[in-house]
Amino acid sequence: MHVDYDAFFASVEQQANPFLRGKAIGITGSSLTRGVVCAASREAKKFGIKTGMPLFKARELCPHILPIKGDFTKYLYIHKKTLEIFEHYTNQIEPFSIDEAFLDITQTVKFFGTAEDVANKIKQEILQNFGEFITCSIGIGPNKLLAKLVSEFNKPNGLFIVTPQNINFVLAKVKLTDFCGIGKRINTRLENLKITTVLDLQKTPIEILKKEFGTAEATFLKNLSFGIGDEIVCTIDYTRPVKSISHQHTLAKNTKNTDIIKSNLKRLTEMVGKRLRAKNMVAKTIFVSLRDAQRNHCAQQYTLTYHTDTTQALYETAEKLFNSFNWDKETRFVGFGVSNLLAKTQTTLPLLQQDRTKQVISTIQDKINDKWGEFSIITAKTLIADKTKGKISSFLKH
DNA sequence: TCTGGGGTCCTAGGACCC
DNA sequence: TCTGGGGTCCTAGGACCC
Repeated sequence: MHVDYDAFFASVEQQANPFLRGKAIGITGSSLTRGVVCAASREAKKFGIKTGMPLFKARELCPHILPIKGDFTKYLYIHKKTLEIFEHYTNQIEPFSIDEAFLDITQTVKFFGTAEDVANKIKQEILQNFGEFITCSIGIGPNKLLAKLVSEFNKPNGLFIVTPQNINFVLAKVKLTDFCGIGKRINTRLENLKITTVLDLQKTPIEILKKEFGTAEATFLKNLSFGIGDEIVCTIDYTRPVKSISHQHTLAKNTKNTDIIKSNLKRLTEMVGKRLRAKNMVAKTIFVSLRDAQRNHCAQQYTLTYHTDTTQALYETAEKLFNSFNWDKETRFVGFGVSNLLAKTQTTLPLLQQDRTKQVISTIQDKINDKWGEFSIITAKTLIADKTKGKISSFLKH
């Protein structure tokens, strides 16, 4: 079973605030000028507004759209509560994102009637817990691939069940890009091979697919065309290990000023470092990415000889990477992240006193920020000297 | 006034090791 | 006489997802 909330962020905001109900709203990130729509309400969708659409375009289509800044604490709260509801029906629950999850009900469905009964009970509990503005769509099938495929069928508040009787009808009806795993690029490559439908894909000899995509992807595509997919659903106890932590920011205005770029970089390292320490993890690989005014992307990574979790060490490496770019373009976007992560218990304490001091400083900084709010205390590097006015302005302005 | 922010996985090629 | 075969780790880039 695949459960997928309808227009999740927008629905939550409308449920929480009666003023927004019946109105065309678009949930955005931090920027109200350069952002994109993360979720559009039903009323906004009527104007053709889609997820991922730049805000300026959404305004062209729907001039009265209300941009609302997303509030992730609300969404996370609903997410966690939803997982508790799912646990009434199975312990094999795999969250796929903040508003989606797979449930394996193979063993437990008999306690509740049919699969359809389980779906309706879940919808009922969601209604009772969160209210009528938050609805979900559910797809049911023999594997995750098909369940996810058909949860889209009758949105909003939909339900569709794949059976041996209707599977061929389903496969004949859908587009290749409807499948999770076939994006724009792969679709174009398939089109070049004259494969435009699922039936085309079924008929294509695997050798031709292997030549274009390699063995692994060819097998995935071939299986997919017959509705064969991955059946494993993780149990709720098993949380997938985190592989990387990153933050990125699109500047309010493009800039060539390296002080501004570096202070943003510094802020991102503080955010990543804080999450790293909260998870009790240490990182070995550090990466920095930049985007210029034309949105050309440029990224580099560096692997240390040791693991670390201090903001200082992260920033020192980030700055070295940045300097090695020899970057002098108009900058639109700055990103920073870490990978190659390890639980702290698996590493030894730093040998050098100066490194232990850095750890202590980072820990104290976290405690102060937890108590008094994010960025209550920051290092001076995060500040930008505003030379024209003789004042200090923080990165927050940028 | 002109496209966000958070992730995952895969691959090719190079460096290095025994 | 003159350089194989198996492996790991790293980087950059590409593709996908929500």
